[in-house]
This record gives sequence, C-alpha cells and structure tokens, in this order.
Amino acid sequence: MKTYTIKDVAHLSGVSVRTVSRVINNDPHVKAETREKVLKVIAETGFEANLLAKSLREKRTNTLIAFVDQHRGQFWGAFHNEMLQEMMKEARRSGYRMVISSSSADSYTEDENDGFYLLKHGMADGAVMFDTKEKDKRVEYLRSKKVPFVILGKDRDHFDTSYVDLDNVYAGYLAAQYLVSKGRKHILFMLGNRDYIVNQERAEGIRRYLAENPDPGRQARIEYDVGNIEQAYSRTKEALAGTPRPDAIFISGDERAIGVYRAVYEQNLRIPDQVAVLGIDKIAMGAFYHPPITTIDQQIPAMAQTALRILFQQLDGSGQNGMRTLIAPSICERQSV
Amino acid sequence: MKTYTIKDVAHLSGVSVRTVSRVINNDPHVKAETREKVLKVIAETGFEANLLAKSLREKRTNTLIAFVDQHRGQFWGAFHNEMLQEMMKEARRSGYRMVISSSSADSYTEDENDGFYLLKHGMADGAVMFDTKEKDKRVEYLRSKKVPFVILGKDRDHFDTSYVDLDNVYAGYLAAQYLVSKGRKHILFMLGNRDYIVNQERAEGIRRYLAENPDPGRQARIEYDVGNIEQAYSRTKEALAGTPRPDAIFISGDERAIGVYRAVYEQNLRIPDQVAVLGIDKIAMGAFYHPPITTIDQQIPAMAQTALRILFQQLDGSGQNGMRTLIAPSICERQSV
DNA sequence: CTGAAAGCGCTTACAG
DNA sequence: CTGAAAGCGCTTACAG
Repeated sequence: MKTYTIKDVAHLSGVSVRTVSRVINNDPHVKAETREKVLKVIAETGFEANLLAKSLREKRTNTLIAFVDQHRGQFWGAFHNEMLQEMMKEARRSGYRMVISSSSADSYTEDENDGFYLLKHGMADGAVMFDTKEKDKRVEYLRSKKVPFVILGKDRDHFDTSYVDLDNVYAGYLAAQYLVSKGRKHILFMLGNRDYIVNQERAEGIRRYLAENPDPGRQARIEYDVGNIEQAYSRTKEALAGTPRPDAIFISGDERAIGVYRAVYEQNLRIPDQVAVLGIDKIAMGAFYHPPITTIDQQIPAMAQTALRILFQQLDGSGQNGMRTLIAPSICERQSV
Repeated sequence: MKTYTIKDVAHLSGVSVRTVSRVINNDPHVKAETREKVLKVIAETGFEANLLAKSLREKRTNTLIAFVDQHRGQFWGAFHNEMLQEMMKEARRSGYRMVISSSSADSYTEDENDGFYLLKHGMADGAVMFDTKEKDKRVEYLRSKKVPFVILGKDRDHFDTSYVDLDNVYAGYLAAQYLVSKGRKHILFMLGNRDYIVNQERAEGIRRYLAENPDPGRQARIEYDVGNIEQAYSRTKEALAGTPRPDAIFISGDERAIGVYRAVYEQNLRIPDQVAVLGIDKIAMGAFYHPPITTIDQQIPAMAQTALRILFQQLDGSGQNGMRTLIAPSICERQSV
C-alpha cells in the first residue's frame, strides 16, 4: 500500500498543502466544506502525518523517554514497572507519549544502541532518569545541553538539577524504629551496593535511630551488597546460621524479600514469630507473599506524578531549576513483622 | 548551550556540509587531514547529528518498538520483562535501538498517546507485538501498510503474518502428563482468560492428554479467568476448601504462582507433599520461591532471539511473509512437584 | 577527494 | 478563508 504524504492529500482534494496542514492541526480557519473534502481524502487514503517531519519542523516531538538501567545483566524489577506504569498514565493525561528505553551510565557514550542516543539526537523532548550514578555523565550532558529531565533518586553532584526521591534517611530511621518498637533485639539490615546513595542514606537513618536509642541488649548489623534475590537468599541463610540468630531482617526491596523468605523457611523458622521481615517499596505482589510482607511505602504513584509534573514544568518553561522533592515514607503494616 | 547543526560544523571547519556528512558517516573518501579538522570541530562544539532529520531523509530510523499492553490497569510482569531484556540485547547486537511502549488493542485508534501512534507515524521501522487479541486492529493496520512486525503469540486471523509462540497445546499436554506421572489424582488447572488463544490451546493440550490416558480414579478440572496473583490466591483458596482437595495445581504463569503458594500455606499444607504446584514461564524469580517452583520452560531467550531475527529479515527484505515458529516447551524440574 | 543543490514531509510567517 | 514559498537538518546522486 502506497504511503501518502500531505502533498498527495492536497492534490487529491484539490487544495494546497497549507490547507491540509490546517485541517490536520484542527485550525478553525477552514471552511466547513473544504474541511469535509480534505477529511474525506484522508480517510480514503489512510494518510498519517509523518511525525519525523512534523517534529523536525516544530522542534518538539511530544514524546518523553524514561531510561532504566539493565544493572549488570539483570533487568529492572517490579518496583520499576510500577513506577513506569504510573508515569505513563500521567504522561498520557498530559498529552505526551512516553517510551521506555534501557541506558546505562557506563556505556552510553560509545554505544549507538544505548537508548540515551535517542535523546541526545533529538528523538524525545525530555527524560526521566532512573538508576543514575554519582558523576553520571548523562546527567552532565543533559544539564549542559539544557535538555529537560528529572532524576528519580538523588543527585549530589549539582544544585540545579531536579529530582524526586524517597527520604531514604528517614526510611532507614523508620525501619530501625519500627523493628525495635516490636521488641526485636537482633536485627539485620540488608542493603544494596554501598556505592549507591540510596543505600548510604538508609544506613545513615538506621544508625541515627540506633544511636539515639541505645540498648545494650540489642545487636544490630548492616550488610551491603545484597543486590538481588539470590544474594538476599544466600546472605539470609548465612545470617540465620550464625549466633545470635537475627530475630528481624530489613531487606531493601520487597522483591528481594522473596529470597529472605525462602531462606527463613528452609530453616523451618516462622515469619514473623521467629524472624520478622520488613521490606520496602510496597509493590503489589508483596501483598501475596506468605505472610503478606510488612513494608515501607515508597508512595509510588505520588513519586511518579511528582516527577512528571516537574518535567512538564521544565518542558513548558514554567519550572525553575533544582526542584527537589523528598517523599516521606511510611510503614505499611501487613503480617511479616 | 547552543545546539550545533551540520551547517555550523561545516562553516567552522571550512568545508562543505557534504564533507561533514561524510565524516560523520565514516565515508572513507575523505582526506585524513580534512577528517581531523572536522572531527576537531565536532568535539569542540559537541555536535550531534539530528536523528529526526537523518531519519526523515533516509526513510529509516534504526529503531524498533515493542508494544506491551497494560492489561486493565495491571502492568506487564516478570515474564514480559525477561523477554524484553533478551530482545533489547539482540537488537543491540544487530545495530538497532529498541524502545518499549505501551499500547492496547482497544484504545490505539483514538488515543494519540497510545504508543502505537509512534509507529503509525513513522518513528520506528518495525515492531514486536505482545498481547495481541483476535482481530486486533493493530495487526490489521501493520499488515495493510506493510510495516515489518512480528507477533509474540499466535495469529489465527491471517496466514501471512509472522509470529513466534510457545507450542501451548504441547505445554498443556506436558503439564497434564507430568502431574499425572507424579501420581497426582486431583488436579486443578488454572488458566487465564478464556478469550486468549494461549489459554484455549493450553486447555486443549490438557484435555488431549487426559483423554488419551483415561483413569477413573482421577479428577481433573480446568478453571479460567485466573488472570493475576490475587485471583490465583483466592481461587486456590476456594479450591482447597472443596472436596476432594486438589493434590496438584497447574498455574498459568510463575508469577501468579505466588498467590497459589500463599493459599496453600495458609491452609498449613505442604508443597509438594500435599499439593504439588506446577508453573510455566521459567522466570528467574521462581528459583527462589519456597520451594523453588517446578515449571514449564518457555525458552525465553530462544523466543526473543527468534522473534527478532524474523523481524530483521523483514526489515532487510530477505524474509518471507508468514514465518511462524513454535517453540517446544519442556519441564524444568525444581522442587514444587 | 570535495562541493552545490535538490529533496525527505511537514509547519509557518506572510500575503492576499 | 486559502496559498506560494521558505525552512527544519540531514543525505545523496551528480559533477568535477
């Protein structure tokens, strides 16, 4: 099937290209009769305006891009999925299309197939950056080129970038406070990689609570590098074999908690009686663990909406630089603590 | 920061636009010295060729788009994620960028923000279609416009479309066979919505095995509309309350199996001793359930690669229409049966 | 090895 | 209410 251009439609309906452009853009200054005529031809030909040409001319694509990292061969998980879903809804409501692409802080420069290439080369108007690193070159780039973007997470390298993040210090604080308030004495806090700001902050919050509320009968320990389900499993297994055996485990990420659960059950221990498990994220799936996992709510919908609104403001020029929003976490009580 | 065009670079380096175009496209017919000069200016200016213009001119974007449906407010899950990951790797290897977008069979026509809009309007060269429906208008559209695409799943409406699918009849057959071979007598098969071909086929395979191997002492039942974790949970709960109590459950989708596990454990039953659970998909997470779930392997990497290769052939014109590949499922034995 | 010019398919002042 | 023409930023025969 031939693919028609605006020119074809113009010829076929006996008007100028300018007029066709008017009708496809809903310009009111077209005689009803003319509009009909053109619309008819469009319907018959199946004409669709070429977005490449339109965007090139208008210098905007009306599409946003969200970058997610394929962490070391692993993929984004349920948390990212839920966040992305909310963002897509929000984008749609505001007349933007949103597309997801993978991009990694490390490989973007050389790799033409890293999704970041699309943004650098003008295929999107703005970006949501997940999984940024410290001194992330992509952030540097977007900043210097004045491309609208918002970070999901924290940026300590600049003052003028915008981000939305959970208050992770508070999240750590809450985690410690909650577990202690439930009478737990031997608490293991399992966090991801130490290089990520999020984990540093959670550790800080945990330490702060512990320091503020000393208890000689308590033992608490922070472990890093628990970066996926498998590690959550093996590290929990090790921990449960030690003495004293932890009676509570905080695990960074509800999804990874699956590994914790398995290790606990393999020792024939019960959750929460013998070992309490506290997660964070509040992904939907967590409500169906056995038992449903008590977790720290990241307020995924609020985070997503806030991030996109900041981005929209940058896009229409009404936003200021360096808008930073910290979302307050809260405990979602279920049955694992 | 000013954004430079090829024209700026040409002026700045004292050559023509044509020559700049040559160096950015690695045309060998450029004097080394000239190339140096141009490259230097490019580095200094931070020039990046505009992809919109390039694509408009070349009539190809070098990007592929994968469409995933947000099923009724739910999002795609771990299975989709793993499939998408494999596809992105494969695309990258072959010099394509790949982007993910949400699109639904129902809303794509009216909705400018449905991702399908991008493809219709020329922002990608080809598509991978997840979650198509029967009489899917999008498939109709792509077919008539001769846009390269491949379906992940089945298409019964045409002969000339290409797809890659698991042999779902065989998968159902295998599920029944395996569970029966393990001596299970009261088997519950939980499938998703009856309107999806995949579920019809799995049911067919199950029935075929059962019919071929009659056993008066056996009771087997197929239930539909178990479409998410929550339903898997509640329907399992109901089933376990009935008599005779199932001693084996096949659940369509490892992720949904989480709900099955929970319901089983809440009745203080043991897996697999009292209730065997067989999943399908072989998502990574399943290896960390308690116990690790025995599942039907969908061969995700093979499926993804096959799909993309078919798409590549269509893109370079070497492919024929109607390439259909059926992947053979196999049992991945772990500890839940 | 290099360049002038046309053209990809749109939109947009500017005229009328 | 409608149109002729320039221009968005590239690539590509065609010449030389």
